[in-house]
Amino acid sequence: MRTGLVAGPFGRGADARRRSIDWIVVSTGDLQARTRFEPADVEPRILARWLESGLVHPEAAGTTEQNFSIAIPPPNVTGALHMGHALNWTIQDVLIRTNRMRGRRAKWIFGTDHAGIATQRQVEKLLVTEGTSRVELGRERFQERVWQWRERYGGEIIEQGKRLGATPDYEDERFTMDERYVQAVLKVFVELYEQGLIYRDHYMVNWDPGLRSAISDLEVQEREGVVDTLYSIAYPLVSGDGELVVATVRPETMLADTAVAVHPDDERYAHLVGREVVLPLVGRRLPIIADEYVKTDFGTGALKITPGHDPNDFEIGRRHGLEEISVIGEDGLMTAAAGRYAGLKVVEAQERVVADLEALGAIRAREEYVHTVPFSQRSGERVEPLISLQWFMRMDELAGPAIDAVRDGRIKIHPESQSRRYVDWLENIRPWCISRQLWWGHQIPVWYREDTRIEGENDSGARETHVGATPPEGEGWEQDPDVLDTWFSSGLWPFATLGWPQDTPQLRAFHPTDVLSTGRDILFLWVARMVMLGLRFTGDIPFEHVYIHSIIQAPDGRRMSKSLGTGVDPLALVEGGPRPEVFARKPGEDPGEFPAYGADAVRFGLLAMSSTQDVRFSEEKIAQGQALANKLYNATRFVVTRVGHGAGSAEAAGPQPRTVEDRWILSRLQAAKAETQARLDSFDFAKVALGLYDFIYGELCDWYLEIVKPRLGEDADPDDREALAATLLHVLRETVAAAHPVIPFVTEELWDHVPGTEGLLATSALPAPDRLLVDLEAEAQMGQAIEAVRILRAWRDSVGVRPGAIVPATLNAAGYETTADRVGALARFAFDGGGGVDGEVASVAVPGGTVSVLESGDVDLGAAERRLQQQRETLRSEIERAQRKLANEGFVAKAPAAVVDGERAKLERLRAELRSL
RNA sequence: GGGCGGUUAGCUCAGCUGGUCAGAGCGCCUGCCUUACAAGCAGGAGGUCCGCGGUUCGAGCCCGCGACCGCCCACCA
Repeated sequence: MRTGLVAGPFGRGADARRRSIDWIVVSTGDLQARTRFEPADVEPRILARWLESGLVHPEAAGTTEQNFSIAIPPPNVTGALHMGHALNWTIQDVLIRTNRMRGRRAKWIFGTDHAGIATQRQVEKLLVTEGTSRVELGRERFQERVWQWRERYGGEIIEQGKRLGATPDYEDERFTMDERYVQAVLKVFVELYEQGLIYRDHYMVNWDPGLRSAISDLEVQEREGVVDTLYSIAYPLVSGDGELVVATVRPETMLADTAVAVHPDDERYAHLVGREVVLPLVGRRLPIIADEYVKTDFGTGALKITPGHDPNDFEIGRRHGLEEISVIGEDGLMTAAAGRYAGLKVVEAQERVVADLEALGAIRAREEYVHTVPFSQRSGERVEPLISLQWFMRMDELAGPAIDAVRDGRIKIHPESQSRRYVDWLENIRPWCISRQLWWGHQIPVWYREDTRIEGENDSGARETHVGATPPEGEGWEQDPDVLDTWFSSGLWPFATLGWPQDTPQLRAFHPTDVLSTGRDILFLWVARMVMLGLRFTGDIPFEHVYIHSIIQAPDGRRMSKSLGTGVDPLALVEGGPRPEVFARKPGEDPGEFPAYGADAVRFGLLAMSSTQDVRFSEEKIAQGQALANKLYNATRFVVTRVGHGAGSAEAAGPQPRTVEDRWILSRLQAAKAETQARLDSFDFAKVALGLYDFIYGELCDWYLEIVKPRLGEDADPDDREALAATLLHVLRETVAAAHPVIPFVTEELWDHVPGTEGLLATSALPAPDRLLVDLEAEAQMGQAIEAVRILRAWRDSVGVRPGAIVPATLNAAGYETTADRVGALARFAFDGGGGVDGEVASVAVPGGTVSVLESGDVDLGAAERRLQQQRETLRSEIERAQRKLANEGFVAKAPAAVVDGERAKLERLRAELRSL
């Protein structure tokens, strides 16, 4: 056993310092002992080595062009790792590892978000269990508790991320409430205020009664199919000669009505415009106004106007200079303006109002009404639109440059289709309500001399106000109690994390970042805002590529969600754990447990699942990743145990191709490396993963290693063995290295066992494709040989040849000069003597000719004959099809010459094949 | 009410600018403990590419209509 490697899960890792023959012998012994890759034994040890090596923390030097950087979407401090993180962190880690191995300083900007609302709610819940509350503690002590809470529970997601092998810069962790970060946030606020983009106003906002805070438009979720009662209510004319019937699902808001509106072209009501109605229950006289907004074909065509509690009515009210009355308060209770309903909850008020109207005989109809209703994404409560004094940010001026950056290609969004969504949203952008009535967050850097929050007032400018990062001189200043929307600070993430507004080496080395990888759901909430603020304040784009990854749904197509029971903890896949019901392999069966697939498997699986659209979770893809890790492990075992001993010179030597299969695998290796790189650069992660699988599983293991086995036998030519060892080790090293970004743990582990490697794989160079090793000739020859082996194997199977039997035959086909003996060995045919068909009992078509099977007791001649007939049948029908195609004048005349020629050549080939049978 | 995406093998998904593109993994069936791996190896079955029209010499691929699923945006009480 190697010392230093067995010190327990997080023991000190060994590295390349000792590389003796002794060591190799011992280590191959290690490999021999285990026939399976055991991630649980390996991963913690490998992880510890990475973290100790400091590879996560690149030096802040060089230029952005030389370096590579990604800013992680900062997880909430309250967060636990879910599948979305697992996928996104894997994607980012693959990019970071790849570029690190390309020799670039790879900075993965890391940290967490203070997540105002989420965190505040979490801690408030905790306080409840302690029998206290936020209000009881008061602002300052509450904030202390949140900081404590963060210290204690905040880092969980980080540890979970490590289990996946993610290598963000753990040594340079940021938090959106770090002192320096806060300074950046305040600077941005103050400057935007001074530039007139941030202002304070009484305006209609989305009020979340659960949170008791305003929320932004983006935090509102329209819920469809809500069933309400639509009441038709009669408002009598003041003159007493008639009435207007209006419809509403919110009868309680009528208390705040200040007008009734009809469409200006509505002849039914033209004579009433300018007259007045009496508001039932209240007695207020309401003008009848005309406004284009009113639909003539909905209800009665008369609309009650409640500027205080309906966004549309608010707009209409402002157009017509109507009074704005608030009958619902921020506490969710009816206000004094609601008269005798004051103090009631909204639902209670509704019941009472309806009952009172009923008593008056004012209700003309009530019907069930299904419509969409806004709910708060944050608290899940129904949004209460009301007028409130809030801080807003004008976005139009910021949006233009952000649109341009995408339109002119400085920022590229992948998949491209998402850029339209981005542009559409920005083109229709509205002011952003940035103040939140919370205690946890960046407190708004505005000071007042006296309370400006007087209901109904809209003249805060008259009061003494100071806007600045620090409080003004003098007595009696009080800071605005509100905090900023979390996304305000997140919007500065790519540069505030690097020390902006100071001109730091970090900023110079890593900003703009290269890639931003995230989910579609925060394209507006976060990505667009980073672009706007980044352009405004750094004068540069914050990132060059935006990669929008798939959302992984539960196997049944629903959203993965804890509350639905459709979620799954990625670590349960890595380490084993209970398998939720919806993940059962077969519906209805006991779901049992996930095996411990290991981090590599989970990474591979998630990448293999990912796509340009949403995908369903597939445990099979994870299992495929596990199979790959195990395969690579065993392939390494094979190579190292066969050639590791006394490999001597081979260890250091480059590839020494001696045979066609050597040239073939080297050529295929170049293709595999090149394709992997190209796919990474085009964000095609599924193909990166599956392409590596195909190369390792198929070409390397199924074919190459099987073909070369005889050359490693006891009686093999020592010279050739030596050369083969060099080639094998070379291919193995490069394969392991190329696969590292995707499956880092197993490859790092194997790197240590492969002779000729040094140091950590994670910091080694990514092998680049070598044109000199591309050999199309060898690829053609081997391609034909592989095809022939497949055909011969299938033939054996269909004619009942014993699996072990060697079939005597002659090979009458062209193109096998270099591969005949390989074909024979793999297909278990003995191609004795030369060509000819003497003694043929059956014939099998292979590319370039036929194989004549000679007499032996192993072949079921009847079956062979049937097989032959079947083959002829197939050939005849294919020939017929080709003939038909070529007989079609249109095809010959209009199709490209190459296609027609191809068809002719195909016909010739098929005919020759048929003749030979 | 607008807009976008999807529908391909039993399951999850690939199929680039229309011409060996009907594929992969898993599952299923058959046969193999072949000295790296039985979490393995070899072979096999299995598809009206959602439907109907159209364009084209040729259509999963392009166009139109329809059906179903999903997502985004939206100020009709």
